[in-house]
Amino acid sequence: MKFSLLDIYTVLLQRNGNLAWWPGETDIEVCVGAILTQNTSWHNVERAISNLKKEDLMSADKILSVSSERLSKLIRPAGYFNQKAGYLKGFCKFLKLYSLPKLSKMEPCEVRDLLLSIKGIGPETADSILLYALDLPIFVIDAYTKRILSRIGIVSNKATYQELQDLFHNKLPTDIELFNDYHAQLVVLAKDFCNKKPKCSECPLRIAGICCFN
DNA sequence: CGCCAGGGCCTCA
DNA sequence: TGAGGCCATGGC
Repeated sequence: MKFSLLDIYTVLLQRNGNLAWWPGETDIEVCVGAILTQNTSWHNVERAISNLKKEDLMSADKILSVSSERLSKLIRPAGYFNQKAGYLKGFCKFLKLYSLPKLSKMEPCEVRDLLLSIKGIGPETADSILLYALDLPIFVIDAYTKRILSRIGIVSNKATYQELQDLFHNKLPTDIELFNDYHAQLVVLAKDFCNKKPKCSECPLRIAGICCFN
């Protein structure tokens, strides 16, 4: 590999500055957002979160106290609302056993396995919760990460979630702030340049000589 | 109108 | 274990 993951990060950081990411006022709001944003644009998630907060429902107990029908209706803008209502209920039920403060003091791998055992919490959602709500040093992989790294040529387009995550964990220092901002930088790059139809000619990674896709 | 967006589950081989 | 169908809204 000609360029390291830190080289890439340096270019992105210089462009955007530190992004101090994940819009969410509270830890539970981060978790709810992580579930609602599955395959969904953040703009639609914001409407759903806004509906929940308007009804003063942004807590595990309150989400459990309303009917699934009402919850579905409130999160409707986020899409897949019937599925996601069930996912939210399941996650909140889990929080009755393990509170967020308690989880943040446990071993990251242990918490990850617990989260993955919840229906509707897959690798990306679990890792988003681990990093952005629990402040545990786990790197979040998403479709953007995979697209960017495969276009650069660092991984194949068939790379698995684990392969990508191992790469970041092995090549980067274990640093929560770095993991947090790096993922944010990749999301911004993907939205601004590395979309389905990439704008390679203006891409900062191409200008820096790191990416030669297209 | 079609495509896409910060996935994950179920089924079936 | 991996490929394919399914879930659904809103922006462009």
